Parts: sequence; structure tokens; C-alpha cells
Amino acid sequence: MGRSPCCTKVGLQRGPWSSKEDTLLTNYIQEHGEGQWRSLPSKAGLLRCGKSCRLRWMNYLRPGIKRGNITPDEEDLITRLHSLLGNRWSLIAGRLPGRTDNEIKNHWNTHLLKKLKNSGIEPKIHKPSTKCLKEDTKNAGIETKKHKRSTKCPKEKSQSTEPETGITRRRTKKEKKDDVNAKNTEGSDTKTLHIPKPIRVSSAFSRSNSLDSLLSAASPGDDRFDIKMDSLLLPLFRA
DNA sequence: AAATTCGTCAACCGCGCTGTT
DNA sequence: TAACAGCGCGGTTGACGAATT
Repeated sequence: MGRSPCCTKVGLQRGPWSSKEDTLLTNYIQEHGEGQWRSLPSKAGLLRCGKSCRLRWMNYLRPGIKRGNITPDEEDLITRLHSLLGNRWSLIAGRLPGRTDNEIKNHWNTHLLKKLKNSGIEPKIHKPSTKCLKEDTKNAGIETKKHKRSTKCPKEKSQSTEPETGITRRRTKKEKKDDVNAKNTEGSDTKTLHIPKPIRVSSAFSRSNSLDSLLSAASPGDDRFDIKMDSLLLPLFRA
């Protein structure tokens, strides 16, 4: 489908938000409500794109947002939900009042991932890490967009595309991760499996963030139900 | 003290979906 | 039914402070 850029980037402010911008956005939304993100910036007097405004509101300015101090209970819940849902951060966030998908995603990537690895658990499948589990993971229905994007040309980044000069430079985290992945697969005889086109489960039913709505949206016998059950419950049955 | 590396997280990017025309 | 607009999502980046060398 035809798709125009979300905004013309010329003349728009980027980077961290100032308190003045926060105030403008908050005031506007309090007066007019959420939505119409595309036209919101000009109406609110902001030099930001609509997406940026939405993100700022959803993650930081919205009333009831908790910041930091994720409790052990919350961590436990995140871990369990991740074992059920995979990287569906918005669904996971929906079960944690006051937490945003972005915060949970960050916390997962920076804290929980390490924690699980340190305790010998493969975070992606929530089982003890063993080589033979690789194929189970791929069949478990937990799929990410990364696979879909793998054919795209990588975005040009001045830092990461620097030619070999012999000069030490700071490596991006992606490069580091790629190194680890390369090491892990080195000498591996893991076969490339055909993976069916990933299905975005949340969108297959509704845009609600609610796990309950996801679970109740389809009924047994419905194709969508089978997909949903595979996606959500197979990892548990295999445990 | 300076240089380098690491860790964190706010923000950006691009894709795909739904709704509307 | 195609084209488009708007939105939400998940992956990734990069700035910045902390820790280490």
C-alpha cells in the first residue's frame, strides 16, 4: 500500500524533549484529548512529528505512569508473561498498570535478559539453555519482525559503516551482539528451517492491549483460535 | 587524570494493520 | 477493490553518565 512518511522532517525538532514542549503537549491533550497525532503538533504549537508526540505522551506524560523501580514481583510477572507472549511488549505492559511497553522492553533487555542467562535459562524460550532446543524455539510460534526485516538493506550509520582504518572505534551494540551470534552459530549444524509468514497476533483480533481480549477474541474451531493457542500456549506445554 | 569501555534508557525508525474514501 | 491516512508496535540507535583501565 502507498505510504507517505509520517511527517516531513524539515524543520522539526528531534532528540530529548524540553519541559516547555512537555507542557505544551500535556496542556493540549488535557484540553482536546488523545488522538489525531498527525495534526496535533501544529495545533499544539510543537515542532515535532506526531509519532514523537504520541511516544512522549504514552511513555512519560500520560497520567498514572510509574517511573523506574520495577519491583521483583513485577519482574517475575514480566518474565512469566514473556514466556507466554514472547516480545509482545504492549500486551505485557497491559498487565502491568502504570508501566509502558518501552520501559518493560528496556528493562527486559538490560536487566532480565542477563538475570535469566546468569541463571542458565535461555531467555527466548525460558528453559535451561541447550543446543537441541533451538528448533523448538522456532516452532513455538513466538516470532519477531526481525525475520521479516532481514532482507532489507541495513540503514546507513556513519559510525557503524566506517571502513577498516586500523583506528579503534567504539563498536555499536548491534555489532557486539552480531559477534556473539556469529560465535554461537560458528560450526553449528543447525538447519535453516522454513518459517511460515509471521502472524501479528494482536492485530489478528483487535488492537486492544488487553490480554483478556486477545484470549477471548476467537473461539475454538476458528483458525485464529488455533494460531493463538499455538502462539501462547505451546511454549508452556513443551515446558 | 585521561582514555576507554560499559550500561542504561529515551527516542527514532520502519513495517504492517485497520479504517476511510 | 485499490489507494491512502493514521496509528500502534517492536527493534534499534545513540547520547550520556558510571565504571574500569
